Amino acid sequence: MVTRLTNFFLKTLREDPADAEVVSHRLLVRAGYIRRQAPGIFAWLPLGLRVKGKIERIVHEEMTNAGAHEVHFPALLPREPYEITGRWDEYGDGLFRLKDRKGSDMLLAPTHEEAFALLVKDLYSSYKELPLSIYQIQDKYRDEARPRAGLLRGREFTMKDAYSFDHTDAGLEVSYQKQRDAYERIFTRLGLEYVIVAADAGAMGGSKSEEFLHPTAVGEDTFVRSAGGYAANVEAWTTMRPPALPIDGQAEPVVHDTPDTPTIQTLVELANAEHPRADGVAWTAADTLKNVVLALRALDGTRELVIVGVPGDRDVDLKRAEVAFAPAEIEAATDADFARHPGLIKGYIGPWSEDGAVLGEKSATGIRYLLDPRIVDGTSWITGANTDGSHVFGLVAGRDFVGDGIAEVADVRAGDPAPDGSGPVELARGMEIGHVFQLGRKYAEALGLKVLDENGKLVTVTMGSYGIGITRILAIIAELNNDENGLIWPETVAPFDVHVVATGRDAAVFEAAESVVADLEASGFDVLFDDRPKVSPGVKFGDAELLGIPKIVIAGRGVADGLVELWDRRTGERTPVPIAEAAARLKG
RNA sequence: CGGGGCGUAGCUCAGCUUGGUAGAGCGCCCGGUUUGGGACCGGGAGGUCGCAGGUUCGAAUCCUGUCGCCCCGACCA
Repeated sequence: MVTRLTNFFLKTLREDPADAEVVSHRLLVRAGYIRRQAPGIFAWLPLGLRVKGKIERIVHEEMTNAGAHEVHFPALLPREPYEITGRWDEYGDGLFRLKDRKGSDMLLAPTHEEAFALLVKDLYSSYKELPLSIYQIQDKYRDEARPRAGLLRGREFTMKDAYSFDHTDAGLEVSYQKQRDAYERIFTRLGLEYVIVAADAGAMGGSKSEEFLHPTAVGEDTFVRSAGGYAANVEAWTTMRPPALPIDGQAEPVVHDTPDTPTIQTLVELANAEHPRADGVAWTAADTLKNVVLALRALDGTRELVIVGVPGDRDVDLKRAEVAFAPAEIEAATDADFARHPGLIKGYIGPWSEDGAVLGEKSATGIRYLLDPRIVDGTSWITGANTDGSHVFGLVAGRDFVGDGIAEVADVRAGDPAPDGSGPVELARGMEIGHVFQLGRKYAEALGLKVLDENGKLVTVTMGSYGIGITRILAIIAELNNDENGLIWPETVAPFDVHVVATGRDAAVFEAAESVVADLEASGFDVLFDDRPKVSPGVKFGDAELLGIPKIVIAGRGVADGLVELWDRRTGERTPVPIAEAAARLKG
């Protein structure tokens, strides 16, 4: 195929668009691939569609390899299925909702678990028809609070979403693995570095989930990995729980006056100055127990206080707390909350007092009290004594206080031991490019998706769901492949195979270019031909660099000697070759 | 939702402090010259200065309100 620039819908911009900050956004707009319509919503121009199509083709091929069948659902769906699974409410403001003319509630789907489950329920009723994997490539809608960075976080975006259906857990495991393998092939073919990390299943529910993260400083996710191969999103991190220590023989707790110690730092300084440890080792923040008050807002709007105890050298990570308490939302405790609980003395909160337990569902305050996994029985702490200006030393877990449960909310640090024993972890940033979930029976149960098994018994189907952000991937590839002059696409996704530029006004140059174009077409190349007359060479070279097609052929002043130039966009190298050999040389 | 910045021609921006007939470059149209790094000459089209109210003889400019956009943070299967 040959596309001539004199007859193509393309307009490049001389200057950077004022509303684009990140490089992929800037270049995709400037080079005429996309146009903004509203925050986080973009129109696709011919060049952009071509690249998107190339990525989609790779995804289609690997989905077919994985045995998945393509379908296509509407983005516009009725409320009811989402009402049944609870997501109409759970999604909150993130869901685009609308009404039809009769006043019925509709939504623009943020993802399609419900629709796929209902389709299979409609058509299938026997285990013999399973396993089944079906997928679509389709636009998703999420009303992000703050869309940003062009295509990287949009409100409309293209996603490949696949769903697997099995009647046994072992079957789900196999279906999951097939998709996971397909993802590895897709990202490898696209030349995208990725790390597979254990993830939190979040609002999707389900038992197991892994994210494919592309490691990049601009990523929105923080993940950890150990040299021994452990990798996890910090939200899915589980803290290694040390063994309990003996309680017998530990000294009784002692209350000390500790005025003016509102922070852990000041507390540790005072403790070392006035109450040094018996063994002479200095107190550190890790010897203190910090009790943090959180307010949980449930979906139905009710508000509950909960207090989490974490070692004083750690902070509560709000993202981890959101996961730990999902679907409730975390809010800061207000002065009004403290006013309602006069037993809580800001800065001196602790689980224990001489009059009995202060924190916990069975305590004086009745406030739920959860402990960091490191606070095992037998560990000894310095913590608030629930009176202004005093702390208690030597408070032993399991003897002097207990929690109502465990809370995985403390921050994760570089150097923390991986939970699988594979050594200390390092922290890194990544951008989510794929996510695979073992949903289990949550959706099938809610929607009544059952089949008859070998014994003629109705069993609930178990599902998996698997997503890849097509448009986000396109943006990341653009982000990774550019220089100061424009885009540089990898050959696998470039909008055209070869960009032929005819410079000058000499008819012979255009004839030579035409002949190269014809040769390229005959060799099976998809060619973009800059045949614009009366456009200066500088403009054409500039546009060629901006568009980023990796192989460029220049027909210009060399034509008089029977030569054209092969220009490698990535290396900048230009090689003169005889006109008749150009196509063959590019064919390799 | 908090913090910051910005709304003037299709695009990128100046003008606003100190109120007095709306500007530049690029792009676009017509004619001509030019053609290996975003050429040049001449002529031309194009703007309710985001919107509303106020102050004033007079508002792009000052005041109030409002809407929108971008960035940082919070949030984000």
